[in-house]
Amino acid sequence: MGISMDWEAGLSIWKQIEKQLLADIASGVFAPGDKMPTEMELVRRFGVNRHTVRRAMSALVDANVVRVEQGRGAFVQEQILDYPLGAKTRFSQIVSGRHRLPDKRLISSEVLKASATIAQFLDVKPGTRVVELFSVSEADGIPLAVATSYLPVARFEGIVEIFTQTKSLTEAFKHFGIDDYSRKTTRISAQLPSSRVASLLKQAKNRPVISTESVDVDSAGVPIEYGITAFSSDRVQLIVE
Amino acid sequence: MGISMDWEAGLSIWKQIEKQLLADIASGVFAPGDKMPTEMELVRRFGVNRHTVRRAMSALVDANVVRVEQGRGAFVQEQILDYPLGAKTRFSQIVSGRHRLPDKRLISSEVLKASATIAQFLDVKPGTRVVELFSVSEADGIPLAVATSYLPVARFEGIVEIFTQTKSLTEAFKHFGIDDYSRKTTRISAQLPSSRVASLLKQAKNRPVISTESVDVDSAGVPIEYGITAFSSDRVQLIVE
DNA sequence: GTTAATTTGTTCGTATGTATC
DNA sequence: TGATACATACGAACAAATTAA
Repeated sequence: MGISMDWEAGLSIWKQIEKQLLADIASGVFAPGDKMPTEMELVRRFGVNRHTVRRAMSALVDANVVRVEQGRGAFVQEQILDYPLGAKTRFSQIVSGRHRLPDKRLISSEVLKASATIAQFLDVKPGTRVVELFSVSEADGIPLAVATSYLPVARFEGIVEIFTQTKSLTEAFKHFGIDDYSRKTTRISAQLPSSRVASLLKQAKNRPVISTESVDVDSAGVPIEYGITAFSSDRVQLIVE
Repeated sequence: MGISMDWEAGLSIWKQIEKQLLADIASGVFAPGDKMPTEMELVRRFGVNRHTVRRAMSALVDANVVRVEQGRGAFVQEQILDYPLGAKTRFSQIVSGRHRLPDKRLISSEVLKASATIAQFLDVKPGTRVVELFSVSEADGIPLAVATSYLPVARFEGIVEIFTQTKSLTEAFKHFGIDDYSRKTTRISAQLPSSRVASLLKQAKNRPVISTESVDVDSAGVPIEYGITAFSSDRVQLIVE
């Protein structure tokens, strides 16, 4: 077994293996997010020592082509989306600007009374009725983020239906006469996802998410949305200019 | 055992326990970062059912006073430092502005040849000699971040000694005639720390870090530093305005 | 919840070829 | 030619993390 390679002269074995694996990834044999063969499987396939395989994999990790997780395996690194954090950045614009198909699916919605935190960010009295929107944002069907948004019901009566149709908060806001709004502040932290979030993001529970807390305001500076978003750290990178 | 509480009338038991634990934390019996007693220990101490203890702990988690990690225990939440990401934000200013004592310790330094990535960000030719500074940033002796910085040797000959003395890159830059510099871009992601980074941050390996990649430029727009920083996600939150 | 199996990470040691001084 | 350093390649054992039974 494993006598399939013609060892070229002048190129070290591990570089030839790296080249072959890179070709497999480029040709789609291993797709983004897929699990690569285990080290032992590659050892058998190429008929070399485990160290030699590891050397090749290490090069692929450095090149950011694969990602290795101890005890789980190696995975083809997903294409990372650069997500600029600006006052006017819109999810759909960013994704379609990268020639990928954006989608935002509403998972659940609920009307509840604002907690102290929510009330503070929305600048309303605690107990005020707010609508909670729980949604998943995807690009080409791959989940990038899950978001929990809170909006004051008084101002946005019926927004759930409009959001479900338009699949965009930006579009939904237009129905309420808000043609322009902007991001006020964004707080960024890192967390391990809950089971629910990990499942919705289709990612392992022990892969971290980038968690943001943000407030959007209308042109008059009045808060219209407070949201908590969990971005898959394997698929999204936030950019601050 | 566990008959030490006088159960006040009119206040539910879990609220009394919450109050007591809060007092313990406020008085320093449990310091920030400390491990709280296990649920079973608290059950014995208060002589109540485990659910009652969990109800109290749950309230403390909601109040962001403690943080529970499955399989590890509950920990007193560290005070989270808001770290604004701006063009001119300086670590020492931010920390001292919060009335905490900043410190930046150099762990190691090395002169090496720029990889393709480093060369690209510093806008130099690959192979150019750069100095790598590996440091830990602390506030009141608590590590907040570990940073790896790359600077072109040609322009900053002898910066290691100056940095060791001043414990600040901002100060060190002044010795090279750079009184003003600014952050060009910051890329933000989340990762699990390496063993080394986790150890330097004095945090568990399975707690994520906020990882940033940034380039600083002088007033003429020439890159002077490329850095990768890992912030403890339990102690730091990045803010974008 | 515990145990066992799987998989990657680390560290020894050995040997070989190549480039440099 | 010899000495030395360095990268490559193989082997074995154990540690650490994850997954599955």
